[in-house]
Amino acid sequence: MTTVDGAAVSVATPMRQANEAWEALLGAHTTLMRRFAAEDMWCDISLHEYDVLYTLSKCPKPQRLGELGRHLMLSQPGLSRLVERLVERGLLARQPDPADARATLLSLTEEGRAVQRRVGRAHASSVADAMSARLTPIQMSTLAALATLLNRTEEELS
Amino acid sequence: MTTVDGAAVSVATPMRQANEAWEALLGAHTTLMRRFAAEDMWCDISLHEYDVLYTLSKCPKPQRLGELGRHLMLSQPGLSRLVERLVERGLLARQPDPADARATLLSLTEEGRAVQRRVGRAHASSVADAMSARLTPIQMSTLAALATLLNRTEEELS
DNA sequence: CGTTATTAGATGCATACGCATATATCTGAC
DNA sequence: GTCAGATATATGCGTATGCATCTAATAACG
Repeated sequence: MTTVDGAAVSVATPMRQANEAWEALLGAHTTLMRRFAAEDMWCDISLHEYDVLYTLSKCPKPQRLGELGRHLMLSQPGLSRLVERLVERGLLARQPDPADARATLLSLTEEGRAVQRRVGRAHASSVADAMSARLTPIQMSTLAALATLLNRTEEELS
Repeated sequence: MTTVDGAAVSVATPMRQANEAWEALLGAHTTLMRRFAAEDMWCDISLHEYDVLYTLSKCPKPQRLGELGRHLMLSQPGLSRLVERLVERGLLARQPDPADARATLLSLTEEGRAVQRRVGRAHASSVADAMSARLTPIQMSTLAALATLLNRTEEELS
């Protein structure tokens, strides 16, 4: 709200628009995430753990911990321990990075890949159900395009 | 990928589109959330705590714990203890619900409201910066509309 | 080279979280 | 009314997480 000639008027300022868009996005994220988390497809895997398996499944090469972390809402120590648990469970393998002795490269084991595929199939189908019930195909591709724009880092802003 | 006359072709199936849109949305959420979380405006309040203060600040009436929880990515016991901490810190007040002795109604104290306003102002400005750098006003309103559609619960699906 | 600054990842420790369950209250059927 | 089931919130307990810090290795600079 602001005033024009002393009368209060509602104006869609850029600031207001930006915050409404962000809040709507947050709401959609929460609603759908809660729905997905409530399903019974995560056989002994937490959402964070699945995120790691999924991210690795899309990487052609073994990845560093730090690289993985860029895609997750998790602190570096948190990820370090989560990876440790997954290694102990036989879903992830560590190998030393020949190019940098500080780093360790992470990759899926066969079992890890199998778990990711099994859970991933069920999850993808659930995602498709939820999205199709709410958006048309055109709306989905528009949303994907806008979210991809939002996903740019500072440097990528042309 | 599927095959037509024996040749592999890429087809944008509804399932594929839905998952790409969801993944893009997740990515945007993570990227921006990490950016916001890294800022120095959260004087001793966690993101979850701010979520509670913000949600209550928008409610004209005191709210139940369960109602609050619907907007947060937090389990019911988690929220129960988070609220307890905020009450101890003097940011939230509990009052018995006259209509149901099981429930307690939650509202912001003056200090809670002040903290929310102070943090909220800085955060809103940061959100506006991040969004404006990535989307035009038209794109923002399109995104807001699509995210609002996604935010519908099962029953609200016309 | 040697010294300092930086980076990748791990660990100590306090705390926050989720799951299962307990407690208190309400609702409905008989 | 009373008793079974549902609902709102709280608690016990084990685990996961974040912050600060540590270690090891690389990079930068003289």
